[in-house]
Amino acid sequence: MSVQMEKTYDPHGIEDKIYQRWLEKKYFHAEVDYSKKPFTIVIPPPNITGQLHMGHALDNTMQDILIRFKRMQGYNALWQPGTDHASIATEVKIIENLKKEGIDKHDLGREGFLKKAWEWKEEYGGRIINQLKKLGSSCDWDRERFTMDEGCNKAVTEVFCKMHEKGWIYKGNRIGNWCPVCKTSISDAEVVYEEQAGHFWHIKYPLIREDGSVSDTQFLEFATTRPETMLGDTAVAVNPEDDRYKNLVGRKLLLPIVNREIPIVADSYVDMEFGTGVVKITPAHDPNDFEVGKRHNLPEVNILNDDATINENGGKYCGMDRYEARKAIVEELKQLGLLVRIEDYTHNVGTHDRCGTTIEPMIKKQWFVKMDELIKPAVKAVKDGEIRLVPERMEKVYFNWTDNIKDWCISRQLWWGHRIPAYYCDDCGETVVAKEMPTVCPKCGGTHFTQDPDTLDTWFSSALWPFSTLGWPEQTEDLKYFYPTDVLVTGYDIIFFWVIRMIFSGYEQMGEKPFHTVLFHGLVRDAQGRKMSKSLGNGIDPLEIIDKYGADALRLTLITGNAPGNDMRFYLERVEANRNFANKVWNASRFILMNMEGKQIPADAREFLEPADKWILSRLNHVIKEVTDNMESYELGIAVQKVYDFIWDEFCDWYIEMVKPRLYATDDEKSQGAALWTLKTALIDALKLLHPYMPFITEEIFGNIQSEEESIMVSSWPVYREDRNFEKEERQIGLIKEAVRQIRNVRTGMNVPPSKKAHVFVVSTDPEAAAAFEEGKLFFSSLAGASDVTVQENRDGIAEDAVSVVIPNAVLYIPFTELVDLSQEIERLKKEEKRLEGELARVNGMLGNEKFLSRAPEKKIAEEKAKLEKYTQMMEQVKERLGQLEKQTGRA
RNA sequence: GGGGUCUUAGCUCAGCUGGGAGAGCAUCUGCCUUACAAGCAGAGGGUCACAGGUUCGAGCCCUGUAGGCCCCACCA
Repeated sequence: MSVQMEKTYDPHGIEDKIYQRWLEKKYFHAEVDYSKKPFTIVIPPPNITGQLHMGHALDNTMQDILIRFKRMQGYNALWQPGTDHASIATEVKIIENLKKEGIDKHDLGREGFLKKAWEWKEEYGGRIINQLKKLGSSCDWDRERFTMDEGCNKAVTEVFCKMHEKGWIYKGNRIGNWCPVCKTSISDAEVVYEEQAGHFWHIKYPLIREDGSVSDTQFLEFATTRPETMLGDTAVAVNPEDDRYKNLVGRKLLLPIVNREIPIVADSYVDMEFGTGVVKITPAHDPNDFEVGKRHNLPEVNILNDDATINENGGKYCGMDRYEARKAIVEELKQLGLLVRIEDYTHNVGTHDRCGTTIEPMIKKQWFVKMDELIKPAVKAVKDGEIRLVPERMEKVYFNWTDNIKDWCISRQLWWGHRIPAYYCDDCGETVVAKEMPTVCPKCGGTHFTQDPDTLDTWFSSALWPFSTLGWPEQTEDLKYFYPTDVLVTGYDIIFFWVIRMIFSGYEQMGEKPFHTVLFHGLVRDAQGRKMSKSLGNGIDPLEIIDKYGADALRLTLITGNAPGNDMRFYLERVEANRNFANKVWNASRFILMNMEGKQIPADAREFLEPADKWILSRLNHVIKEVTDNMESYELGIAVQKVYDFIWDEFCDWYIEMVKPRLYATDDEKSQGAALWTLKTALIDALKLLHPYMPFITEEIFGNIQSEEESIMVSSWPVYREDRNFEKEERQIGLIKEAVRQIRNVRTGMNVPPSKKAHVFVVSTDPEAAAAFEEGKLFFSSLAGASDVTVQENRDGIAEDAVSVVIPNAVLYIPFTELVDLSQEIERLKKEEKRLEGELARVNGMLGNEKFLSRAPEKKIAEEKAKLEKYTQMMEQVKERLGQLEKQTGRA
C-alpha cells in the first residue's frame, strides 16, 4: 500500500468525507434482527428552535460513544434520533418573528398561525440535525422522528384518552401559574424563583364593631409584598393558638377601598412568630390563600385579566396594570391613614422560565394529570434498582420530587402543540374526550361540537418518546425488539421535566421501564465557571471549535477530566491539547505506515516476537480489559484517559523508540517483521479503543493502515486474551525502562550533551535481569545514549570512577572519559540511600506490625514482603557503591 | 427551612469498591534525535479545607466546623 499522509493532521475535509461514507454504507441503520442483541438509545430530542450548543455537543458525544462501543461489541445498536416541537419555546420565537413583520398571531388566526409554525419547523428543524452530523453522531437518520408527527400525535391522543377514561386526567378549577405575557398557564416545574429586591407594605384594616359600625381605633395590622391583591381579599387569618387575636376570630374587618366586609378566620397555616401574626387572604391569587379559602369556604375574587391588568372587580382600578395599580393603591391607603410603614424586603418571586415574566397565581380551568398512583411504579423502579441512575446521588434528587409530587397541569393556552382531544357539545356543553370528534352528544343528542382550544404541555409528548418513536400505539416489530431501550443520556437539569415523566409513562403505557440506566452529565460552563448564556454572550459555538480543531478534539475535550454528573469548564487550551493528541496519533500511524512501505509482513511474524513486542502487547491487553470495564460502567472519562496514556506514553514514547533500531537495521528480517507486525497490531487495537471517542481520525487511519476491513466503526471491539499476557517480558522491560530513566536523569544532571555517547556496563547476577539487557541491547543503547552495552556478572574491568545507577537486581556503570565530580556522585547516591531508607522504614513498619500481619489480606502482605526484598537488595548495592566511592575520595 | 455537591500541584480537574498522591496547562533546563517543535528528554511544585472518629492502614468511610456552588420548598 502506498498512502501519503500529511505531516500534520488536518481534520478539514476528512471528517465530512468520512461521515458521508458512513451514511452511504448505512452503518448507522439498524433493523430488527433476532440473531443479535439490541442496544438502544433514544436521543433527547433537541428543540426545533435550537442551535447546537456545548450542552448538546456533550450530550450527543456521550451517546455516540456508547452506541459506537456497543456496535463494535456486536450489538445491534440503534440510536433513535428526532426533534421536539417544544410548544411554548417555538411559539414564543415565531411570535417574535411575526412581530418584526408587524403581525400579531391573532391576525393570522389559529390555522394561519399553525401554517407559519410548520413552515418554521421545515426551515429550522433540520438545522440542528446537520450540526449533530458535524459532531459525528451515528444516529439512524432513516428513523428520524418529530414529536408532532403523525405517529407521535397518535400516541399522545391514545394516552390522553386512556388516562382520562381511567380518571387520571381531569379538568379542574384550580389555582395555577399564569404567565401574563405568554398568556398561558404553566406547570410548577416551569416556574423559576428569583430573588428580587422589593418592599414589605405594612397595612391595617379597621375592625367592625359589634354594632356594625367601623372602628376608628381598632385595626388589624399585617404586611404584604403585593398590596394590589388586597382588591381580592376575602378574609384575614390568624393562628387559632394566638392569644392576641383569639377573641377577634369570627369578627369582621372592613376591606378598605373596596369597602367589603371580610371575616377574621383562624387557620394553622399562619405563623404566629412571623410579623404581626396576621395574614390577608386572597384565595384567587395566592396558592396558600387558595387552600385557606377552601377550608373556610371563602369567596374567590379574581381581580386580574389575562394580561395582568386589573379587571372589573378592581373598581376604579379596572384596566390599570398590576404594578401601576400597586402604586396607586399604596398611595390611596396612605391617604386613608391605613399604611403603617414601608420596609425594604428581598424575597423570591416566581418567574416564567421562558420569558422571565413574573407569574401570577390565578384560578383557571385547566387539565391535570393525577400523579399519586401514576408515580408509584416510577418510585419503585428506582428503589429496586430496576432503573439505575448514574451517578447514584441523582436518586436523591429524583425522590425529592416524587415524594412531593403534585398533579401535573398539562393544558396550555397555546396553539403550537398537540391539541387536547376534548370536545364540548355546542348545545349542552357536555365534555367528550375521544380520539376523534364525536358525532352525537351522549347527553343531549346534539351533533355539533367544539374542540378544546388548548394544547398540551410539550413534555406530555416527550414523556412518550421512548416508545412512540418505535411505533407505539401500534404493536410494531421495532417496539417488540428495541423496547425497553438501554441507556438514557441527559443533563440533570431535566430530571423532573422529562426523566421522571418518561419513567412513569413507560410503566403506565408499556407496563415496562423505558430504559435500565440513566446517565447524567453536568453543564458545560465557560472558563470562568459561568453558565454559558446568550445574555452574557459567553457561549462558545461548538461548530466554530469543530471548524478550527476538528470534531474529534472537541469530543475528547468534552469527555476527559470530568466525573459523571459534574459540571465542567470549557477551555480552549484543553481543545488544543486534544488536537495535539490527534496529531500524535496521526504521526505514530504515519511512522508505522512509512516503515511498512514496500514491505511485506511475513505470515509467521508473530513467532519471532521479541521481549519489547510481547511487552507492548501485554500492556495493551491489560488496557483493553480496563477500558472495556470502565466503559461498561459508564466511566467514559477514565476509559479514554487510559487509551490516551497508553498511546502517547507507552506506545509512542517507549515502544516506537525501542523498535526504531530494528526497523532501521537491514540485516534481520525476522526481527523487523515481528516489529512491524506488532506495531500494526497494537496500533489497530488502540485505534479501535479510541474510535468511540475520536471516530473520524481513527477511521481515516484505519483505512490507510489496513485493507482487510472496510471500516473501523463496524469492526470488532478488542477483547482481553490470555495468550497476550506476558508477565516475564513486562518485568524485563520494566527494568530496562527504569534503567533508561535513571541514566537519562544522571546525564541531564551532569549536563552530558545527548550527542555524547558512553559505554554502559550492566552488572547483574540475576539471570532474568541479565537476559533483559542482553536481549534489549539494541534499543537500550539508543534510549540511554550508550555507545555500547556490556552485560557481565561482576565489576571487573569497569573504571573506579564510573557513574553508577542501582535498579532492582542490577547495577549499571557508565565510565565517562571526562573527570566526574565524585562528591556530586556521592551526593546523588546518598539521596538514593535516603529514599530507600524511607521505603524500607515504611515496609518494615507494616511488616513489623502484628495486627497488620494478622488482619491484612495475604496478597497485600506478600506484596510488601516482595518490596522488602527488592529494597533491601538495592540498599545493599547503594551502600556498597558508596563505600567504594568514599574510599576513593578519601585516598585522593 | 430541607437536600445535594465541592474544597487535592500556580490554574482547571481526575483519583472506581480504603493498601506506596496523578493528568493537562503553566514554570524551569537541555534538545530541530530521519513519525510528530501541535514534538522529545529531564526538573521543580501538594500537612489531599479544618477538627475529631472508625481501621493494621484514610484523599477515599463516619461525625462536626468553615467557605463555595447547585437543587427543592416559598413565611404573607
